[in-house]
Amino acid sequence: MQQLEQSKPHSNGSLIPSLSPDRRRQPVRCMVICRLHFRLFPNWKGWIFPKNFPWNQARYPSFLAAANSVDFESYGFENEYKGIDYNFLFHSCTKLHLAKQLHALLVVSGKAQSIFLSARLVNLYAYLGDVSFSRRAFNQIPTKDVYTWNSMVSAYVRARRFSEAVDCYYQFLAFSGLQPDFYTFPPMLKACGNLVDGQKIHCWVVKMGFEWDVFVAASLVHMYSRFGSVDVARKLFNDMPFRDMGSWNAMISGFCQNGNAAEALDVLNDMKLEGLRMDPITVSSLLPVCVQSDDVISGMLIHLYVIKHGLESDLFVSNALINLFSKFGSLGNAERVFDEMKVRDLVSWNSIIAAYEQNSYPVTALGFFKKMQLIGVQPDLLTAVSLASIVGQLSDRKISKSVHGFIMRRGWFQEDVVIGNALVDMYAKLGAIDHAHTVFKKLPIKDVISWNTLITGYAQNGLASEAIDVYRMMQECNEIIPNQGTWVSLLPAYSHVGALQQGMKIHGRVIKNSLYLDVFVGTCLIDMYGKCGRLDDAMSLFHQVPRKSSVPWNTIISCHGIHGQGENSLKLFKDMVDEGVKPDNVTFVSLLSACSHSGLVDEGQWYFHVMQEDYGIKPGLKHYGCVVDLLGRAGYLEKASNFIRNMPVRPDASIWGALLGACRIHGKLDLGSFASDQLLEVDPENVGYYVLMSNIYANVGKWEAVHKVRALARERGLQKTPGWSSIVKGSQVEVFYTGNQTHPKHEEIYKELIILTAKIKSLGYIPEYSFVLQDVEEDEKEHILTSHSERLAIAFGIISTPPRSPIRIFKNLRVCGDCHNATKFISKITEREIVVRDSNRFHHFKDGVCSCGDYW
DNA sequence: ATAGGGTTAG
Repeated sequence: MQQLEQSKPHSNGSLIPSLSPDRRRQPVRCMVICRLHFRLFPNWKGWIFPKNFPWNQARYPSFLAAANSVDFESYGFENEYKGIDYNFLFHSCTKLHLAKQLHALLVVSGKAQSIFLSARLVNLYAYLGDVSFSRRAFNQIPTKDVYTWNSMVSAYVRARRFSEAVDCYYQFLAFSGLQPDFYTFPPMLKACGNLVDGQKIHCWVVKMGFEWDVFVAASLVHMYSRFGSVDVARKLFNDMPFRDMGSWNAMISGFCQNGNAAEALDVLNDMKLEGLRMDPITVSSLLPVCVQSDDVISGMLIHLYVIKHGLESDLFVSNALINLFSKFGSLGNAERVFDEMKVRDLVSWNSIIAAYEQNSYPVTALGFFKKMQLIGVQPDLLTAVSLASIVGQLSDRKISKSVHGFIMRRGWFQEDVVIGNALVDMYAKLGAIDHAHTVFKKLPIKDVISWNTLITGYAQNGLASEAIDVYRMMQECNEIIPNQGTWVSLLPAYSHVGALQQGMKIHGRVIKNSLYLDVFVGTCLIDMYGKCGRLDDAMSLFHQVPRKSSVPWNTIISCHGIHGQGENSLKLFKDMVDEGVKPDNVTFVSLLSACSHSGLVDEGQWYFHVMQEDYGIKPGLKHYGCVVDLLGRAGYLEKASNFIRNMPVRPDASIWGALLGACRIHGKLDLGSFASDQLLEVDPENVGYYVLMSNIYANVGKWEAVHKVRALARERGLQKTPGWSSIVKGSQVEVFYTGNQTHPKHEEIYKELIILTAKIKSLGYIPEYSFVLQDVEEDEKEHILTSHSERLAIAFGIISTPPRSPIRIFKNLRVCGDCHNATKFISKITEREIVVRDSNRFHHFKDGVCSCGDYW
């Protein structure tokens, strides 16, 4: 402006050459407003707005009215106008509402149409983070020059709204009749989303001869390295006539964003050879790569470098460090960096909140959120994502509603899928799976992750078949390509219902895209094969997947456990230690439960000590539960109850449940009723415990007590889970409910059962009536036993599959003792292998014996 | 007055 004023003094002495004479009178209004301000704020000296000018106290409507009523002519406005320092005005606007007031000022004074000032408004709004206002200001400009267009394009780029930036660029080319200059291209190169578009822009750049401008060249190099064109990037970089830190950083950060750590380090090395040192920008590009590639050592080295060169004061570096420490789980360091920051922005707050949230400290995370609000930092979408996850972890339904409302009010739900997915996840974690489904249905766009989240939600709430239904719906809508996450959420559901065929289909599918070598998918497949009775397949798959982490080991140990092969579990654990894989707390849950399934009492107790002494793992409730189960099942009930008494943590329902289960097996009435008393306090809603207790009473014929327990359950509105068994025939799953006679083949099944019972009785089978939990006559008792769902399913298997072929049964509850005994005999006379998977473990019946050795 | 290279996500 200075130049313009000097070069083109207007004929009438005015310094605003581009405005019409009529417009020239407008500055007066501005002055009048300044005067009015002066009246309100007498300490204010002069026309220049001071830095701490109380803009927010200025009420524009009233000022406008006042300004319009003033006789402009009475002011010597031409002279006064000279005194206004617009630069200072623009620089003083550090908050959005100030910018809006300046905008109003400019409109009032007719300056909003000035080609200089209006474009500055576009930039100001962009700088303050409100592109929509930039656009509005932009639209109000009647004649636009290159600078105007450049400002608008870069405003979009700054806001990361790349597609709108590109659109704006093409509007510029099509309608403005102007040529882009070398300010236009760097933002465009940042905005382009793929290599082809980038190359197109490169062509333009060459055509216009801007190729070797430092900024343009750096942008080109960055674009190529970002899209992985290593050679082109390197060639351009080598041909550059002049290189500064920006050029090096462009190259390095491009490779970093591409995830190409090796190339990035290579360039970094070259840079060091030229005697250049990393600056804050280099550091903050490199740190995320350390996080991605799990490279703790490089991360720490960079941290040392940062300390040594005093780069910690840089906002971006500090933020990146918080994320680094958070991902490596060292929250103390993360918080230290956060504390020492002199300036914190939204990213800092989001990072520290996410750090605590992702390391499962929801309470601390929430504390930081509250502190942030107290200071007055406005949360954004990413804050809300963390917040939703925090609420999910806290399982606090009350807060969940307010978080949901908070997100809806700000319109973020419509704006981004991520936030919607976070809400679905939140409700699923709270166990409110219906809410999760409702939110899912309302999502404006559904991506893979939306579907994955819902599938996981159903699966983790124990609704496996619903999870599978969701997957089916996902396939039907055809637009979504399943990914690794889909398999990881779906396969556990298949494991749960024992859907081996479908699971194998997925296995085939993941082999095609090599995902079966992925640790997580591989582990889910191992688990699926193990839980579907294919222990050998699970084992051979285990030998193929990478075994550096504990995850696949934990799974294969647990698989052997549920198959009653505790010795193999112990052996696998030794292998794991020999291969240098560090066991974690999950490993010991698998190992201890394997010991308990196989009656390895001494070994189990030994490893419970090893876990604490050698590996320094503090036992959790799950470990204590395993030990109680281990001792109780083996009949050491006194020892088990002493163990509970000496526990340093308060026993929860699972602990007492394990004790009660053991009492059921060994018929311990007194201890059982003690355990159930505890349970009715801790978890009165769980039917299972009422059933167990009534079973104990029924077993010893205390029918009165049985009725009492049942009445209590009824009073509390609880219903016994109906027992069912299923068998897979072809692709069809046949389900049988205990005592249900509605199956189309019921007549045949029942006939077969009568014959079978007669045959096995001749082999020495004696019905064990203590498993009949009703007070009825003897012959009725036999009928009840033979109509147990597992027996219906076995009989169905015998009549509908070829002789001597194996039969696989799935039962939702634990298999009954009499059925277990009968199945042994059935396997002998039919010469079939019968595999029963119940809610607890596998039973392999062959030749009249069971793999569990009657211990379960 | 406008331009390059940097941090946070389900």
